Amino acid sequence: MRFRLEAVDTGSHARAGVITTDHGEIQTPVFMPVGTAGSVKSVHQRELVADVKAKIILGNTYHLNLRPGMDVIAQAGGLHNFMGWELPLLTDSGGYQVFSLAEKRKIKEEGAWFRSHIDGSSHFLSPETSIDIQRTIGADIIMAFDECTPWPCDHRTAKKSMDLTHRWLKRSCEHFDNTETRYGHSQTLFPIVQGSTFKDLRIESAETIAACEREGNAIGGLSVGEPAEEMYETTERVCAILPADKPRYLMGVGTPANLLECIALGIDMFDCVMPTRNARNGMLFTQEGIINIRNEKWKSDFTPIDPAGPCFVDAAYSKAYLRHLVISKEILAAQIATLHNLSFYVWLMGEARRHIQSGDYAIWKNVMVKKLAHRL
RNA sequence: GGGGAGAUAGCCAAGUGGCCAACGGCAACAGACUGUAAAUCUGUCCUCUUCGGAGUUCGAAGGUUCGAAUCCUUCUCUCCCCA
Repeated sequence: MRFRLEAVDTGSHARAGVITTDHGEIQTPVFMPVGTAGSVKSVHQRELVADVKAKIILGNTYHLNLRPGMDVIAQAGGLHNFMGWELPLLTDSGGYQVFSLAEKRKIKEEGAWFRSHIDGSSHFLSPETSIDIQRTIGADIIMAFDECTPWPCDHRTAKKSMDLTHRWLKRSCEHFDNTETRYGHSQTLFPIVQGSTFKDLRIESAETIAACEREGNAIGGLSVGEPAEEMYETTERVCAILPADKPRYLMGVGTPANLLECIALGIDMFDCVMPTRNARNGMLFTQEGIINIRNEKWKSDFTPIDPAGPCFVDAAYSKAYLRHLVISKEILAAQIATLHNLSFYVWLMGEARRHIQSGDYAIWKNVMVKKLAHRL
């Protein structure tokens, strides 16, 4: 993987760059749709390329390991082949499931034991097994196995968790360096900064992660319930330490406004389930604000879903029609709403990039953020 | 014409003397969702409310009872079976 920094905004830390992988180039800032189980829910791979214009998507170690299992993925020749996706892939390590499936797992020094949410069977995820699985999945960018700390959390707990993540990181790096890619294309390992919202811990963690000297770095443990201001403060603090010549990936963030704010702080990569999950629940993100398409007020609104939207669905269908589909629980509702949201997110990143290159990102961002959070 | 069953909130439907403003479900309305256990979850859902309560309900009218959606009488309507 290579990263080339192309431009830095004049009024903020926003950057425009290009990540090059064996599966293609990714212009940054980039939003990466989440495809947990080998599928960006309700969207065809062909639509992701042609309509959403996604350049990279995510898969998940925990979920793919449970189903279909690594024997199937290996037989298929990796996830790219299995799902028919030829562009770059990134896999999360299962670290987020340490957080989201907290009741179903037990953390030990060597790793985490999970009770499968599907059938209750036991599964062990460690720095080493997570790397092995991600080698088998074959993602271009793979993540270190970490403990995503819940919020709020006291300093003592956050430090203990961070220290464990750091010890796991050392093992991840060693195991990654001692193993090989399975399908001929190169893979790269990103370490993850933790430390909750504590200044000293985040600084220590960012320094630890930077010292690993990997090709890119990630910030985890945010957007887990903390106020947006704390998320921004933490991100700003960590970005100041993470090397500027490598991509910075803020994991799990966020709303369109979150993205623009964090780009201004120096973030290059994002992923979030929000555009996909919220689409399935009737929430649409647009340039003018947020629409809850289930609301009665759209019942007879025959104007386009998003007159200024970048995707064909935005002009092809009316709000009233989409509302009808959502209310009727038609599968097409999820397809249209998800296509809309993902296209909007990707488009927004493109606009951000354009404004970074022209040097007026900070000004544009301040105007956009106000509009984006508005409820229509 | 004869016999039988039934009428409960927008719909379906429990409840057969007090714990009933009335279980459930659906619909409706609103909210939540941030490295996906989520096409999910939560709340409201007779009227008014200072959210403590207050007032009117269970086809209609009368009655029994301290007390009735629940028991009795009559009426209205619906469905089924036999002619």
